[in-house]
Amino acid sequence: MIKAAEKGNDRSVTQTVRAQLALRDLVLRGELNPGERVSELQMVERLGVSRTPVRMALVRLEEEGLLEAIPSGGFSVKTFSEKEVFEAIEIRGTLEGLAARLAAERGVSRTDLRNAADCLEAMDEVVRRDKAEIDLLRYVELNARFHDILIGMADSQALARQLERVSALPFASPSALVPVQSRSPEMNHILTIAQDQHHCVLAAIERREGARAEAIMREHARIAHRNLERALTNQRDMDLVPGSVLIKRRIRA
Amino acid sequence: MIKAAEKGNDRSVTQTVRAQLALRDLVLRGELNPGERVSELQMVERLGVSRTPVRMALVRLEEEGLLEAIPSGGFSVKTFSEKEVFEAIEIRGTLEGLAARLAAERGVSRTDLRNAADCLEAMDEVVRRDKAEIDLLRYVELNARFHDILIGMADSQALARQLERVSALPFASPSALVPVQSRSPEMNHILTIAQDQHHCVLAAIERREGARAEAIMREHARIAHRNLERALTNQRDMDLVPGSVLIKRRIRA
DNA sequence: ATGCAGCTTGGTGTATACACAAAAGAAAAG
DNA sequence: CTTTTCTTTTGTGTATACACCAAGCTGCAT
Repeated sequence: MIKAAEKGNDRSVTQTVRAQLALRDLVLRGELNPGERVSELQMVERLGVSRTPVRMALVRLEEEGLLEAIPSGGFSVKTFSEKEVFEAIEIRGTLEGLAARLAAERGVSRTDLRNAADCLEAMDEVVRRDKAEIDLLRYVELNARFHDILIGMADSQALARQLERVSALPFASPSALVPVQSRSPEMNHILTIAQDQHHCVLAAIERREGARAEAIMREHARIAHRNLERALTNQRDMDLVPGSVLIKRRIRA
Repeated sequence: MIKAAEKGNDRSVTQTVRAQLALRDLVLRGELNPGERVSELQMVERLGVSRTPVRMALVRLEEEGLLEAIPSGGFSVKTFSEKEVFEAIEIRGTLEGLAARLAAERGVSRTDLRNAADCLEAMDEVVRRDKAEIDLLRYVELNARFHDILIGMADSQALARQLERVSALPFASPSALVPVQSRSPEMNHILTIAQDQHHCVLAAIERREGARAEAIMREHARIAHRNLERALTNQRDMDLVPGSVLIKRRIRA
Protein backbone atom coordinates (compact mmCIF):
# COMPACT_ATOMS: atom_id res chain seq x y z
CA MET A 1 0.00 0.00 0.00
CA ILE A 2 2.06 2.88 -1.21
CA LYS A 3 0.46 6.12 -0.27
CA ALA A 4 3.12 8.18 -1.97
CA ALA A 5 1.01 9.60 -4.75
CA GLU A 6 -2.00 10.08 -2.56
CA LYS A 7 -3.03 13.71 -2.51
CA GLY A 8 0.26 14.49 -4.24
CA ASN A 9 2.15 14.06 -0.99
CA ASP A 10 5.41 12.47 -2.03
CA ARG A 11 6.83 12.53 1.48
CA SER A 12 10.51 13.44 1.07
CA VAL A 13 9.19 16.39 -0.96
CA THR A 14 8.56 18.83 1.82
CA GLN A 15 5.88 21.48 1.89
CA THR A 16 8.64 24.07 1.76
CA VAL A 17 9.91 22.77 -1.56
CA ARG A 18 6.42 22.55 -2.92
CA ALA A 19 5.73 26.11 -1.85
CA GLN A 20 9.00 27.27 -3.35
CA LEU A 21 8.28 25.72 -6.72
CA ALA A 22 4.71 26.95 -6.78
CA LEU A 23 5.72 30.45 -5.76
CA ARG A 24 8.47 30.62 -8.36
CA ASP A 25 5.98 29.55 -10.95
CA LEU A 26 3.55 32.23 -9.87
CA VAL A 27 6.23 34.88 -10.08
CA LEU A 28 7.59 33.75 -13.41
CA ARG A 29 4.19 33.47 -15.00
CA GLY A 30 3.48 37.01 -13.92
CA GLU A 31 0.49 36.09 -11.79
CA LEU A 32 1.98 38.23 -9.05
CA ASN A 33 2.32 41.79 -10.24
CA PRO A 34 5.96 42.86 -10.43
CA GLY A 35 6.86 45.32 -7.69
CA GLU A 36 3.87 44.29 -5.62
CA ARG A 37 4.11 42.99 -2.10
CA VAL A 38 3.72 39.25 -1.72
CA SER A 39 1.37 38.67 1.18
CA GLU A 40 2.12 35.59 3.19
CA LEU A 41 -1.49 34.94 4.10
CA GLN A 42 -2.65 35.24 0.51
CA MET A 43 -0.02 32.71 -0.50
CA VAL A 44 -1.16 30.45 2.32
CA GLU A 45 -4.63 30.18 0.89
CA ARG A 46 -3.38 30.14 -2.69
CA LEU A 47 -0.82 27.39 -2.19
CA GLY A 48 -2.67 25.40 0.44
CA VAL A 49 0.22 25.18 2.89
CA SER A 50 0.70 26.96 6.17
CA ARG A 51 2.65 30.11 6.84
CA THR A 52 5.87 28.43 7.91
CA PRO A 53 6.77 26.81 4.58
CA VAL A 54 5.54 29.89 2.72
CA ARG A 55 7.91 31.94 4.80
CA MET A 56 10.82 29.63 4.05
CA ALA A 57 10.03 29.72 0.37
CA LEU A 58 9.95 33.50 0.40
CA VAL A 59 13.37 33.69 2.00
CA ARG A 60 14.81 31.25 -0.50
CA LEU A 61 13.32 33.07 -3.47
CA GLU A 62 14.78 36.29 -2.18
CA GLU A 63 18.23 34.72 -2.06
CA GLU A 64 17.52 33.43 -5.53
CA GLY A 65 16.99 36.98 -6.68
CA LEU A 66 13.35 36.77 -7.72
CA LEU A 67 12.05 38.62 -4.68
CA GLU A 68 13.24 41.71 -2.89
CA ALA A 69 13.09 42.36 0.85
CA ILE A 70 10.92 45.30 1.86
CA PRO A 71 12.64 47.38 4.55
CA SER A 72 9.56 47.44 6.74
CA GLY A 73 9.22 43.67 6.43
CA GLY A 74 8.01 41.17 3.90
CA PHE A 75 8.94 40.75 0.26
CA SER A 76 7.97 42.14 -3.10
CA VAL A 77 8.31 40.79 -6.64
CA LYS A 78 11.52 42.09 -8.13
CA THR A 79 11.63 43.85 -11.46
CA PHE A 80 14.57 43.96 -13.83
CA SER A 81 15.69 46.68 -16.18
CA GLU A 82 17.07 45.90 -19.59
CA LYS A 83 20.48 46.88 -18.26
CA GLU A 84 20.27 44.37 -15.44
CA VAL A 85 19.36 41.54 -17.77
CA PHE A 86 22.25 42.49 -20.03
CA GLU A 87 24.62 42.44 -17.08
CA ALA A 88 23.33 39.12 -15.80
CA ILE A 89 24.09 37.59 -19.18
CA GLU A 90 27.54 39.16 -19.18
CA ILE A 91 28.20 37.73 -15.73
CA ARG A 92 27.15 34.30 -16.88
CA GLY A 93 29.45 34.55 -19.88
CA THR A 94 32.32 35.60 -17.68
CA LEU A 95 31.83 32.75 -15.25
CA GLU A 96 31.35 30.21 -18.01
CA GLY A 97 34.54 31.57 -19.51
CA LEU A 98 36.29 30.98 -16.22
CA ALA A 99 34.91 27.45 -16.13
CA ALA A 100 36.18 26.75 -19.62
CA ARG A 101 39.61 28.14 -18.81
CA LEU A 102 39.91 26.11 -15.63
CA ALA A 103 38.83 22.99 -17.49
CA ALA A 104 41.41 23.63 -20.18
CA GLU A 105 44.25 24.41 -17.81
CA ARG A 106 43.62 21.48 -15.51
CA GLY A 107 42.70 19.02 -18.19
CA VAL A 108 39.58 16.91 -18.23
CA SER A 109 38.84 13.21 -18.19
CA ARG A 110 38.21 11.23 -21.35
CA THR A 111 34.72 10.47 -20.09
CA ASP A 112 33.83 14.15 -19.88
CA LEU A 113 35.27 14.80 -23.33
CA ARG A 114 33.29 11.91 -24.70
CA ASN A 115 30.05 13.07 -23.11
CA ALA A 116 30.51 16.58 -24.42
CA ALA A 117 31.33 15.31 -27.89
CA ASP A 118 28.28 13.07 -27.91
CA CYS A 119 26.12 15.95 -26.86
CA LEU A 120 27.53 18.12 -29.64
CA GLU A 121 26.96 15.42 -32.18
CA ALA A 122 23.33 15.20 -31.22
CA MET A 123 23.03 18.95 -31.57
CA ASP A 124 24.68 18.83 -34.98
CA GLU A 125 22.01 16.41 -36.01
CA VAL A 126 19.29 18.83 -34.93
CA VAL A 127 20.86 21.87 -36.57
CA ARG A 128 21.71 20.08 -39.80
CA ARG A 129 18.05 19.71 -40.74
CA ASP A 130 16.16 22.18 -42.82
CA LYS A 131 15.07 25.31 -41.09
CA ALA A 132 11.40 24.57 -40.78
CA GLU A 133 12.14 21.16 -39.42
CA ILE A 134 14.35 22.12 -36.51
CA ASP A 135 13.26 20.68 -33.20
CA LEU A 136 14.00 23.69 -31.07
CA LEU A 137 12.86 22.06 -27.87
CA ARG A 138 15.38 19.32 -28.31
CA TYR A 139 18.07 21.83 -29.17
CA VAL A 140 17.35 23.81 -26.00
CA GLU A 141 17.56 20.65 -23.94
CA LEU A 142 20.84 19.57 -25.48
CA ASN A 143 22.22 23.06 -25.20
CA ALA A 144 21.47 23.15 -21.48
CA ARG A 145 23.12 19.76 -21.12
CA PHE A 146 26.25 20.87 -22.93
CA HIS A 147 26.59 23.91 -20.72
CA ASP A 148 26.14 21.72 -17.66
CA ILE A 149 28.83 19.32 -18.83
CA LEU A 150 31.13 22.25 -19.38
CA ILE A 151 30.59 23.56 -15.87
CA GLY A 152 31.16 20.06 -14.56
CA MET A 153 34.48 19.95 -16.38
CA ALA A 154 35.76 22.85 -14.32
CA ASP A 155 35.25 20.62 -11.29
CA SER A 156 34.61 23.54 -9.00
CA GLN A 157 31.78 23.45 -6.53
CA ALA A 158 32.09 27.15 -5.78
CA LEU A 159 31.95 28.11 -9.44
CA ALA A 160 29.00 25.83 -10.05
CA ARG A 161 27.18 27.49 -7.18
CA GLN A 162 27.78 30.97 -8.53
CA LEU A 163 26.65 29.95 -11.98
CA GLU A 164 23.58 28.31 -10.58
CA ARG A 165 22.74 31.53 -8.88
CA VAL A 166 23.12 33.76 -11.92
CA SER A 167 21.15 31.30 -14.02
CA ALA A 168 18.35 31.43 -11.46
CA LEU A 169 17.25 34.58 -13.21
CA PRO A 170 15.40 32.61 -15.83
CA PHE A 171 16.11 35.00 -18.67
CA ALA A 172 19.85 34.78 -17.97
CA SER A 173 20.17 31.02 -18.23
CA PRO A 174 22.07 29.59 -21.19
CA SER A 175 19.10 28.66 -23.29
CA ALA A 176 16.49 31.12 -22.11
CA LEU A 177 16.73 33.33 -25.15
CA VAL A 178 17.23 30.65 -27.75
CA PRO A 179 13.52 30.38 -28.58
CA VAL A 180 13.54 34.03 -29.61
CA GLN A 181 15.48 32.99 -32.66
CA SER A 182 12.64 30.80 -33.81
CA ARG A 183 10.85 33.85 -35.17
CA SER A 184 13.94 35.17 -36.80
CA PRO A 185 14.73 34.56 -40.48
CA GLU A 186 18.35 34.07 -39.52
CA MET A 187 17.69 31.37 -37.00
CA ASN A 188 19.74 28.86 -38.88
CA HIS A 189 22.55 31.35 -39.19
CA ILE A 190 22.69 32.05 -35.45
CA LEU A 191 22.32 28.41 -34.50
CA THR A 192 25.17 27.51 -36.83
CA ILE A 193 27.43 30.06 -35.22
CA ALA A 194 26.50 29.07 -31.68
CA GLN A 195 27.10 25.46 -32.48
CA ASP A 196 30.48 26.26 -34.00
CA GLN A 197 31.42 28.00 -30.78
CA HIS A 198 30.46 24.87 -28.89
CA HIS A 199 32.79 22.83 -31.06
CA CYS A 200 35.59 25.38 -30.78
CA VAL A 201 35.46 25.63 -27.02
CA LEU A 202 35.56 21.88 -26.65
CA ALA A 203 38.55 21.69 -28.97
CA ALA A 204 40.27 24.45 -27.04
CA ILE A 205 39.70 22.65 -23.76
CA GLU A 206 40.99 19.41 -25.22
CA ARG A 207 44.14 21.18 -26.40
CA ARG A 208 44.44 22.95 -23.07
CA GLU A 209 44.21 26.36 -24.69
CA GLY A 210 42.80 28.15 -21.66
CA ALA A 211 42.70 31.71 -22.90
CA ARG A 212 41.00 30.70 -26.10
CA ALA A 213 38.40 28.59 -24.35
CA GLU A 214 37.60 31.48 -22.05
CA ALA A 215 37.27 34.01 -24.85
CA ILE A 216 34.96 31.76 -26.83
CA MET A 217 32.58 31.21 -23.94
CA ARG A 218 32.41 34.90 -23.26
CA GLU A 219 31.54 35.67 -26.81
CA HIS A 220 29.16 32.74 -26.89
CA ALA A 221 27.06 34.28 -24.11
CA ARG A 222 26.83 37.49 -26.10
CA ILE A 223 24.61 35.77 -28.61
CA ALA A 224 22.02 36.08 -25.87
CA HIS A 225 22.57 39.84 -25.92
CA ARG A 226 21.52 39.96 -29.53
CA ASN A 227 18.47 37.84 -28.87
CA LEU A 228 17.58 40.03 -25.92
CA GLU A 229 17.67 43.14 -28.09
CA ARG A 230 15.47 41.48 -30.64
CA ALA A 231 12.98 40.39 -28.00
CA LEU A 232 12.88 43.82 -26.39
CA THR A 233 11.62 45.38 -29.58
CA ASN A 234 8.97 42.77 -30.14
CA GLN A 235 6.35 41.60 -27.67
CA ARG A 236 5.71 38.39 -29.60
CA ASP A 237 9.32 37.40 -29.19
CA MET A 238 9.26 38.47 -25.57
CA ASP A 239 6.44 36.09 -24.79
CA LEU A 240 8.75 33.20 -25.58
CA VAL A 241 11.13 34.13 -22.78
CA PRO A 242 10.41 32.69 -19.35
CA GLY A 243 10.07 35.31 -16.66
CA SER A 244 9.95 38.08 -19.20
CA VAL A 245 7.10 39.69 -17.26
CA LEU A 246 9.66 40.75 -14.68
CA ILE A 247 11.54 42.83 -17.21
CA LYS A 248 10.58 46.46 -17.28
CA ARG A 249 9.71 47.06 -20.91
CA ARG A 250 11.26 49.83 -22.87
CA ILE A 251 8.87 52.73 -23.19
CA ARG A 252 7.40 52.64 -26.64
CA ALA A 253 5.16 55.23 -28.17
CA MET B 1 11.10 56.73 28.00
CA ILE B 2 13.07 55.01 25.32
CA LYS B 3 13.23 51.31 25.96
CA ALA B 4 15.41 50.63 22.97
CA ALA B 5 18.52 49.57 24.81
CA GLU B 6 16.64 47.63 27.41
CA LYS B 7 17.65 44.01 27.40
CA GLY B 8 19.54 44.74 24.18
CA ASN B 9 16.33 44.81 22.17
CA ASP B 10 16.94 47.45 19.55
CA ARG B 11 13.56 46.95 17.93
CA SER B 12 14.18 47.23 14.15
CA VAL B 13 16.91 44.63 14.75
CA THR B 14 14.90 41.45 14.58
CA GLN B 15 15.66 38.26 16.42
CA THR B 16 16.38 36.66 13.08
CA VAL B 17 19.17 39.11 12.32
CA ARG B 18 20.57 38.74 15.78
CA ALA B 19 20.53 34.97 15.44
CA GLN B 20 22.15 35.18 12.03
CA LEU B 21 25.01 37.34 13.25
CA ALA B 22 25.55 35.26 16.36
CA LEU B 23 25.48 32.01 14.40
CA ARG B 24 27.89 33.29 11.80
CA ASP B 25 30.23 34.32 14.56
CA LEU B 26 29.99 30.88 16.15
CA VAL B 27 30.79 29.21 12.86
CA LEU B 28 33.65 31.53 11.96
CA ARG B 29 35.25 31.29 15.37
CA GLY B 30 35.19 27.54 15.07
CA GLU B 31 33.01 27.02 18.12
CA LEU B 32 30.90 24.68 16.02
CA ASN B 33 32.98 21.81 14.78
CA PRO B 34 33.29 21.84 10.99
CA GLY B 35 31.28 19.10 9.37
CA GLU B 36 29.14 18.68 12.45
CA ARG B 37 25.40 19.01 12.44
CA VAL B 38 24.03 22.27 13.81
CA SER B 39 21.19 21.38 16.13
CA GLU B 40 18.39 23.89 16.17
CA LEU B 41 17.49 23.25 19.79
CA GLN B 42 21.07 23.64 20.94
CA MET B 43 21.24 26.96 19.14
CA VAL B 44 17.97 27.96 20.75
CA GLU B 45 19.42 27.67 24.21
CA ARG B 46 22.78 29.00 23.14
CA LEU B 47 21.45 32.10 21.41
CA GLY B 48 18.47 32.72 23.63
CA VAL B 49 15.92 33.03 20.83
CA SER B 50 13.23 30.62 19.75
CA ARG B 51 13.37 28.07 16.99
CA THR B 52 11.76 30.19 14.31
CA PRO B 53 14.48 32.84 14.02
CA VAL B 54 17.16 30.19 14.43
CA ARG B 55 15.63 28.36 11.51
CA MET B 56 15.59 31.49 9.36
CA ALA B 57 19.20 32.20 10.25
CA LEU B 58 20.20 28.67 9.29
CA VAL B 59 18.56 29.00 5.89
CA ARG B 60 20.27 32.32 5.25
CA LEU B 61 23.66 31.02 6.30
CA GLU B 62 23.22 28.10 3.98
CA GLU B 63 22.55 30.42 1.07
CA GLU B 64 25.57 32.37 2.22
CA GLY B 65 27.63 29.24 1.82
CA LEU B 66 28.74 28.75 5.41
CA LEU B 67 26.38 25.87 6.05
CA GLU B 68 25.42 22.85 4.03
CA ALA B 69 22.02 21.20 3.89
CA ILE B 70 21.94 17.64 5.13
CA PRO B 71 19.85 15.43 2.83
CA SER B 72 17.89 13.97 5.71
CA GLY B 73 17.18 17.44 7.05
CA GLY B 74 18.97 20.13 8.97
CA PHE B 75 22.33 21.75 8.31
CA SER B 76 25.98 21.10 9.00
CA VAL B 77 28.99 23.39 9.15
CA LYS B 78 30.64 23.42 5.76
CA THR B 79 34.30 22.69 5.29
CA PHE B 80 36.48 23.97 2.51
CA SER B 81 39.41 22.36 0.81
CA GLU B 82 42.44 24.34 -0.22
CA LYS B 83 41.26 23.96 -3.80
CA GLU B 84 37.89 25.48 -3.04
CA VAL B 85 39.42 28.49 -1.33
CA PHE B 86 41.74 28.95 -4.27
CA GLU B 87 38.79 28.85 -6.64
CA ALA B 88 36.73 31.25 -4.59
CA ILE B 89 39.55 33.76 -4.80
CA GLU B 90 39.84 33.19 -8.53
CA ILE B 91 36.12 33.80 -8.92
CA ARG B 92 36.36 37.00 -6.96
CA GLY B 93 39.24 38.18 -9.14
CA THR B 94 37.28 37.35 -12.26
CA LEU B 95 34.20 39.24 -11.12
CA GLU B 96 36.21 42.20 -9.89
CA GLY B 97 37.89 42.16 -13.26
CA LEU B 98 34.50 42.32 -14.92
CA ALA B 99 33.54 45.20 -12.67
CA ALA B 100 36.68 47.11 -13.59
CA ARG B 101 36.12 46.50 -17.28
CA LEU B 102 32.50 47.62 -17.15
CA ALA B 103 33.52 50.73 -15.23
CA ALA B 104 36.19 51.51 -17.79
CA GLU B 105 34.00 50.90 -20.80
CA ARG B 106 31.06 52.85 -19.51
CA GLY B 107 33.02 55.62 -17.91
CA VAL B 108 32.63 56.75 -14.33
CA SER B 109 31.64 59.98 -12.65
CA ARG B 110 34.19 62.48 -11.43
CA THR B 111 32.90 61.95 -7.91
CA ASP B 112 33.70 58.26 -8.02
CA LEU B 113 37.13 58.92 -9.44
CA ARG B 114 37.79 61.47 -6.74
CA ASN B 115 36.67 59.11 -3.98
CA ALA B 116 38.85 56.33 -5.30
CA ALA B 117 41.82 58.64 -5.64
CA ASP B 118 41.35 59.93 -2.12
CA CYS B 119 41.18 56.40 -0.82
CA LEU B 120 44.37 55.49 -2.64
CA GLU B 121 46.16 58.52 -1.32
CA ALA B 122 45.29 57.53 2.22
CA MET B 123 46.63 54.05 1.53
CA ASP B 124 49.82 55.50 0.08
CA GLU B 125 50.28 57.32 3.33
CA VAL B 126 49.97 54.07 5.27
CA VAL B 127 52.30 52.10 3.02
CA ARG B 128 54.90 54.82 2.78
CA ARG B 129 55.85 54.48 6.42
CA ASP B 130 58.56 52.27 7.68
CA LYS B 131 57.76 48.59 7.87
CA ALA B 132 57.38 48.27 11.60
CA GLU B 133 55.14 51.28 11.71
CA ILE B 134 52.54 50.17 9.22
CA ASP B 135 49.00 50.33 10.54
CA LEU B 136 47.72 47.16 8.98
CA LEU B 137 44.26 47.53 10.39
CA ARG B 138 43.86 50.86 8.69
CA TYR B 139 45.25 49.44 5.46
CA VAL B 140 42.75 46.61 5.55
CA GLU B 141 39.92 49.03 6.10
CA LEU B 142 40.99 51.31 3.26
CA ASN B 143 41.60 48.34 1.00
CA ALA B 144 38.07 47.08 1.59
CA ARG B 145 36.76 50.56 0.88
CA PHE B 146 38.69 50.83 -2.37
CA HIS B 147 37.34 47.52 -3.57
CA ASP B 148 33.84 48.63 -2.66
CA ILE B 149 34.23 51.86 -4.58
CA LEU B 150 35.45 49.89 -7.56
CA ILE B 151 32.43 47.62 -7.49
CA GLY B 152 30.23 50.66 -7.18
CA MET B 153 31.82 52.13 -10.30
CA ALA B 154 30.55 49.22 -12.35
CA ASP B 155 27.08 50.36 -11.38
CA SER B 156 25.63 46.88 -11.60
CA GLN B 157 23.36 45.56 -8.90
CA ALA B 158 23.58 42.03 -10.22
CA LEU B 159 27.36 42.06 -10.21
CA ALA B 160 27.47 43.57 -6.74
CA ARG B 161 25.21 40.81 -5.51
CA GLN B 162 27.39 38.09 -6.96
CA LEU B 163 30.51 39.64 -5.49
CA GLU B 164 28.84 39.99 -2.15
CA ARG B 165 28.10 36.33 -2.25
CA VAL B 166 31.58 35.15 -3.10
CA SER B 167 33.04 37.47 -0.49
CA ALA B 168 30.71 35.97 2.10
CA LEU B 169 33.27 33.21 2.39
CA PRO B 170 35.35 35.24 4.79
CA PHE B 171 38.69 33.97 3.56
CA ALA B 172 37.81 34.95 -0.01
CA SER B 173 37.06 38.59 0.68
CA PRO B 174 39.46 41.19 -0.68
CA SER B 175 41.37 41.84 2.50
CA ALA B 176 40.97 38.56 4.34
CA LEU B 177 44.48 37.37 3.62
CA VAL B 178 46.25 40.69 3.93
CA PRO B 179 47.10 40.18 7.59
CA VAL B 180 49.07 37.06 6.66
CA GLN B 181 51.65 39.35 5.16
CA SER B 182 52.26 40.94 8.52
CA ARG B 183 54.45 38.02 9.50
CA SER B 184 56.26 38.03 6.22
CA PRO B 185 59.61 39.74 5.76
CA GLU B 186 58.44 40.91 2.36
CA MET B 187 55.30 42.58 3.61
CA ASN B 188 56.40 45.94 2.35
CA HIS B 189 57.25 44.43 -1.00
CA ILE B 190 53.84 42.83 -1.44
CA LEU B 191 51.99 45.86 -0.18
CA THR B 192 53.87 48.06 -2.61
CA ILE B 193 52.91 45.86 -5.50
CA ALA B 194 49.28 45.59 -4.49
CA GLN B 195 49.07 49.32 -4.07
CA ASP B 196 50.61 49.87 -7.49
CA GLN B 197 47.95 47.64 -8.96
CA HIS B 198 45.33 49.79 -7.28
CA HIS B 199 46.80 52.87 -8.93
CA CYS B 200 47.09 51.17 -12.28
CA VAL B 201 43.54 49.90 -12.35
CA LEU B 202 42.19 53.31 -11.48
CA ALA B 203 44.28 54.87 -14.24
CA ALA B 204 43.07 52.26 -16.68
CA ILE B 205 39.45 52.92 -15.77
CA GLU B 206 39.95 56.63 -16.12
CA ARG B 207 41.46 56.15 -19.60
CA ARG B 208 38.71 53.69 -20.45
CA GLU B 209 41.15 50.88 -21.06
CA GLY B 210 38.75 48.06 -20.27
CA ALA B 211 40.89 45.03 -21.07
CA ARG B 212 43.78 46.39 -19.06
CA ALA B 213 41.63 47.21 -16.06
CA GLU B 214 40.21 43.71 -16.12
CA ALA B 215 43.58 42.01 -16.37
CA ILE B 216 44.97 44.03 -13.49
CA MET B 217 42.14 43.15 -11.14
CA ARG B 218 42.45 39.50 -11.96
CA GLU B 219 46.12 39.50 -11.21
CA HIS B 220 45.50 41.60 -8.15
CA ALA B 221 43.33 38.92 -6.63
CA ARG B 222 46.09 36.39 -7.16
CA ILE B 223 48.16 38.07 -4.50
CA ALA B 224 45.69 36.40 -2.19
CA HIS B 225 46.69 33.05 -3.68
CA ARG B 226 50.25 33.62 -2.58
CA ASN B 227 49.17 34.63 0.88
CA LEU B 228 46.97 31.58 1.07
CA GLU B 229 49.86 29.28 0.25
CA ARG B 230 51.97 30.93 2.89
CA ALA B 231 49.22 30.59 5.47
CA LEU B 232 48.59 26.95 4.65
CA THR B 233 52.13 26.02 5.57
CA ASN B 234 52.08 27.90 8.82
CA GLN B 235 49.49 27.65 11.57
CA ARG B 236 50.52 30.98 13.06
CA ASP B 237 49.73 32.73 9.80
CA MET B 238 46.52 30.77 9.49
CA ASP B 239 45.26 32.05 12.81
CA LEU B 240 45.18 35.54 11.36
CA VAL B 241 42.63 34.56 8.74
CA PRO B 242 38.97 34.81 9.71
CA GLY B 243 37.08 31.58 9.25
CA SER B 244 40.26 29.64 8.72
CA VAL B 245 38.93 26.89 10.97
CA LEU B 246 36.64 25.89 8.14
CA ILE B 247 39.54 25.11 5.87
CA LYS B 248 40.61 21.51 5.84
CA ARG B 249 44.28 21.68 6.69
CA ARG B 250 46.87 20.02 4.57
CA ILE B 251 48.01 16.79 6.16
CA ARG B 252 51.34 17.43 7.75
CA ALA B 253 53.59 14.80 9.22
C1' DA C 1 -14.44 71.78 3.10
C1' DT C 2 -10.40 70.42 5.40
C1' DG C 3 -7.31 68.74 8.79
C1' DC C 4 -6.39 65.89 12.67
C1' DA C 5 -7.18 62.10 15.86
C1' DG C 6 -8.39 57.71 16.99
C1' DC C 7 -9.67 53.33 15.48
C1' DT C 8 -9.65 49.38 12.66
C1' DT C 9 -7.56 46.25 9.78
C1' DG C 10 -4.13 43.79 7.53
C1' DG C 11 0.63 42.34 8.00
C1' DT C 12 4.81 40.33 9.67
C1' DG C 13 7.91 38.66 13.76
C1' DT C 14 8.06 35.31 17.21
C1' DA C 15 7.06 31.47 20.17
C1' DT C 16 5.47 27.01 20.81
C1' DA C 17 2.93 22.55 20.31
C1' DC C 18 2.47 18.40 17.67
C1' DA C 19 3.75 14.70 14.35
C1' DC C 20 6.75 11.92 12.12
C1' DA C 21 11.44 10.32 10.69
C1' DA C 22 16.07 8.88 11.79
C1' DA C 23 19.71 7.64 14.66
C1' DA C 24 21.46 5.81 18.88
C1' DG C 25 21.35 2.69 22.59
C1' DA C 26 19.87 -1.39 25.06
C1' DA C 27 18.41 -5.97 25.36
C1' DA C 28 18.02 -10.53 23.69
C1' DA C 29 19.34 -14.31 20.73
C1' DG C 30 22.83 -16.81 18.27
C1' DC D 1 31.29 -12.14 22.32
C1' DT D 2 28.85 -10.57 18.40
C1' DT D 3 24.89 -9.39 15.93
C1' DT D 4 20.29 -8.13 15.32
C1' DT D 5 16.12 -6.07 16.57
C1' DC D 6 13.32 -3.20 19.24
C1' DT D 7 12.86 0.79 21.93
C1' DT D 8 13.98 5.29 23.13
C1' DT D 9 15.47 9.64 22.13
C1' DT D 10 16.67 13.33 19.52
C1' DG D 11 15.62 16.32 15.71
C1' DT D 12 13.37 18.50 12.12
C1' DG D 13 8.94 19.74 9.35
C1' DT D 14 4.67 21.90 9.95
C1' DA D 15 0.78 24.31 11.80
C1' DT D 16 -1.01 27.80 14.53
C1' DA D 17 -1.64 31.30 18.20
C1' DC D 18 -0.20 35.67 19.95
C1' DA D 19 1.97 40.28 19.88
C1' DC D 20 3.20 44.26 17.87
C1' DC D 21 3.75 47.63 13.98
C1' DA D 22 2.10 50.39 10.11
C1' DA D 23 -1.01 52.19 7.21
C1' DG D 24 -5.48 53.43 5.75
C1' DC D 25 -10.07 54.99 6.93
C1' DT D 26 -13.71 57.15 9.30
C1' DG D 27 -15.63 60.65 11.99
C1' DC D 28 -15.41 64.83 14.44
C1' DA D 29 -14.07 69.44 15.14
C1' DT D 30 -12.69 73.69 13.21
